[in-house]
Amino acid sequence: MRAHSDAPRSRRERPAKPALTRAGIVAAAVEIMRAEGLGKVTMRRLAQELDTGPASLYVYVRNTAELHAAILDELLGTVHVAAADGDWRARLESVLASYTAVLFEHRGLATAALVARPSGEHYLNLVETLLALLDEGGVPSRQAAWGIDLLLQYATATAAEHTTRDESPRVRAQDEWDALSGALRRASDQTHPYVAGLAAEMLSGEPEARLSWGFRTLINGILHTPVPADGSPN
Amino acid sequence: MRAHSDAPRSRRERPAKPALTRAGIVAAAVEIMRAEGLGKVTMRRLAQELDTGPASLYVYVRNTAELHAAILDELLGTVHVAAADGDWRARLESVLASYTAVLFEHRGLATAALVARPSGEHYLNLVETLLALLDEGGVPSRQAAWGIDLLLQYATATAAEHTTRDESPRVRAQDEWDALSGALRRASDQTHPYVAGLAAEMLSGEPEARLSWGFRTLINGILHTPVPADGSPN
DNA sequence: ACCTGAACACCGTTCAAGT
DNA sequence: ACCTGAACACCGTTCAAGT
Repeated sequence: MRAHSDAPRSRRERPAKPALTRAGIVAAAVEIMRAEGLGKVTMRRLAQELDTGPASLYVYVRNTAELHAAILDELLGTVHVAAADGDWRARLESVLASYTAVLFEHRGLATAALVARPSGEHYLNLVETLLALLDEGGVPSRQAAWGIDLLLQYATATAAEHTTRDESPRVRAQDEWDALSGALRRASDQTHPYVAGLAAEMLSGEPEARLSWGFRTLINGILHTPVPADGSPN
Repeated sequence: MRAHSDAPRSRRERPAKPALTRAGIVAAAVEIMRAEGLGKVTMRRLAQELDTGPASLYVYVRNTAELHAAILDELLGTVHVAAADGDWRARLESVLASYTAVLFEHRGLATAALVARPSGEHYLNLVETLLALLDEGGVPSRQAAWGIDLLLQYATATAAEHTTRDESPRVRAQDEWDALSGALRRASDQTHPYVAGLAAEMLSGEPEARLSWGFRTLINGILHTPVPADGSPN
């Protein structure tokens, strides 16, 4: 409850329509996303929230893709970049897990992140942290430079995988998993001996265990795989 | 030009409207996708192509997501699963490259593939091949079972990354790359020393070289990272 | 059972016209 | 320069009614 304000009394008490700014637009977009999911963050809905028409937004935002990228940049600010303690591997895993958690929380944004990669300050901080940790672990710098992409892409794709299109809740995710698990289990050991033999293994493991194994696998791979000599910048 | 046909003359010469079937619907969807991109494969457009109303499609297809998954199953049939020669690593890479190429060719389908994972016969064949190759390389079976996901997800995500939303051509992809590369190059070596120092390395390498390095990195990681003991099936 | 017209409830984006 | 009403050209999905 606002006590009083210096705003001219000639205005009505309800908050005056604020001037449009890029920051204000992105902030409103984040708010809608938190409240109702990314699927509701449309130009029209956003314009309505800002008490204007959709056309007005195009002064500040090139298109919907750019809007989604801006939302993501904003969210990356909440990634826990200063991981607690433990050796470099543990801290690296922890930062990556935090990044993954942010994307999991806002399902749908991960899919956007794969296509429209962020490039803001928060993203830079994240990359800086990851490079520092890899250096601490003695990972050769060129492998670290290429490896960053692999690690972030894995986290992003994993979050995206668990995103059932926009909202449609548990149902479809379950459907698809059943379809896959059914197909694997039904595989004939005549035509698909490996699949038949390993179906249970392929479907085993808690998501957290698999995510963690994935990170460790990538880190080991990065550690053991030299980047080819060439590498001309492009 | 058809010479003559056994069709009753009472019908007009133009092909009689064929009965709707799931297979026919999927086939028409694939055709539209090949000709105009996945973005044009909409229920309404598809119905128009089949000379009916969109509501009719819902008798055979639950929703748009299921339609996209069906298209993908179809396409997976063109993956070169029987790789030429070379050691198991080379053949493994070649199968994965073929899978990636299919998704690259039909940009946008990769994004769909991350969310709606395929589970058809073609997918099973691909998984069988990959498991056989990993076994040939002496990869412990549990690591292979979990590793498959990593390899296919990497290929899928990489294709998805290069997919600029639907169609909007080179322009935006270039935009985003410039944004990222600009941000990396502009990074201050005071606040982001690692990023500043490694910007060139991070942006280096041809896409093919990076894809190949990614596959090798994953394979090495899978080879070196044991799956935790537990692994209860769920 | 299968099919469909019509409607409901939306979209992104552009552009000429206003201030 | 910034903002906007209105339009253009679409969407997915449902449902009552027909055959």
